[in-house]
Amino acid sequence: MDRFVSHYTLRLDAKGRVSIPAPFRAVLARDGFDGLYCYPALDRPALDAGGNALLKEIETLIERFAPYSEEREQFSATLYSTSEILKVDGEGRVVLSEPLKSHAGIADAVAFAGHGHKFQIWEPGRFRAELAEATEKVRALKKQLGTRVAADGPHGARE
Amino acid sequence: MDRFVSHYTLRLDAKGRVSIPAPFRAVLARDGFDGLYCYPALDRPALDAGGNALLKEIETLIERFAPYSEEREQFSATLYSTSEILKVDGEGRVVLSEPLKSHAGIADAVAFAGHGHKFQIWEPGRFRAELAEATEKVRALKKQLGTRVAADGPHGARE
DNA sequence: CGTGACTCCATTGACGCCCAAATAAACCCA
DNA sequence: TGGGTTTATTTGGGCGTCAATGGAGTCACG
Repeated sequence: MDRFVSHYTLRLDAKGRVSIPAPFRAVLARDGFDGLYCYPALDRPALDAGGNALLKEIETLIERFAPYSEEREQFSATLYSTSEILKVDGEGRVVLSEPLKSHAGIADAVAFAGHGHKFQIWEPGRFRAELAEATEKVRALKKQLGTRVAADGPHGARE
Repeated sequence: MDRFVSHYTLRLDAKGRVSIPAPFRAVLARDGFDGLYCYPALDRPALDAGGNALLKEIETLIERFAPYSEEREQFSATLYSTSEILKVDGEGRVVLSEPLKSHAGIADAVAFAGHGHKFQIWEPGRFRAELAEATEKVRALKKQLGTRVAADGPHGARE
C-alpha cells in the first residue's frame, strides 16, 4: 500500500521522541524520502507530514502562482521556512521541534492520522474532537448528495 | 535534500561572525558554489543568499528584459553591484559587511529562512513579523484555492 | 609597527546513533 | 479453539560525534 491510512496514538519518551507508526514508515520507505517532511498546517492546530508526495503537492500549489508574484513569494516563504525535515532514527522515531509542538499543542502524546498522500500529527484530545466534528459534517454532506456516495469507513473505532 | 528548508536563529560573536546553519551548508556544498552569494533583497529588509542556483535565477530574471534595454541595465547594475561573495571560514561562518547589515537592520543575531533554491537573512524580530504576516495572507489565499479545488476533485473535502 | 583579517584550536552542549528491555501482536500447533 | 511461542514494534538509556561559539595565534597589508 502506498497511502497513509488509519490512525494511531503514541507517546513521547523522556527525550521527546515518538515512533512513527510502522505502517506509515512502510509508506515513507516506499516513497523514498530521507527523513520526514513536516510543517504546521495552515488552518488548524495540527502538523502535516509526509515525503516526496507531499513535497510535490506543495510545489504544485506554489506553481499555480506566477513567478515573482507577491503571492508566490509569500507561499514559498511561508511553506519552506516553516517546514522542517525531521531526522528519523534507526528505530523509526522523530523529535518534534518546539515550534511544531506548540502549534499543535502537543505535550506528551500524539495522534497520527492518515490522509492518503500525507498524514497529520495531532494532540490526541484535539484529534478526537476534530474527528467527531468532521464525521458529523461528512454525514450531512452525504445526505445532501443524496445517492450513496460510498465509503463510510469501517475503521473509525481504532485507538 | 537540495533545497533550503526551515529556519534558524543564530547569534553573531564579538567579531561579527555567524555560523551558517549546518543544513544550509550541506545544500551549498552540494550546489558547488565557493563562498556565499549575498545581496540586499529588493523589496524588503532582508538579504538574499545562496549559491549557483540563486545566481542562475538572477540571470534568468535579467534575461527577461530586452538586451541593452534601460530596464535590463538597471536590473543588472542593481543586482550585481550590490551583491557580495562572502567568504566562509573553516567552521562555516561568514562576516556580513556593514551595508548588508544595515539594509536588514541586523545587530547581534540573525534569522536564516529557507526559500527552496535560496535563503534569506533577517533581523530575528522582523522575521517573526514578516512570517506572521505572510502566513495570514497565505491562509486567505489557500481558502480561495480550496473552494476552487473542491469543485473538481474527489479529495477536496479534506482541507 | 599597528591594524585588521583569516586560520586554527578549544569548550560546551545538543543531537544522532547504537544497543537493550518491555510490550504487544501475530502465528503455529496441538 | 486455546495455549504457548515467536516475531515485530515500541520504549528506554548510554555514548560518541558534530555543530555552535569563543578565543588565541599567524599572516598580510597599510
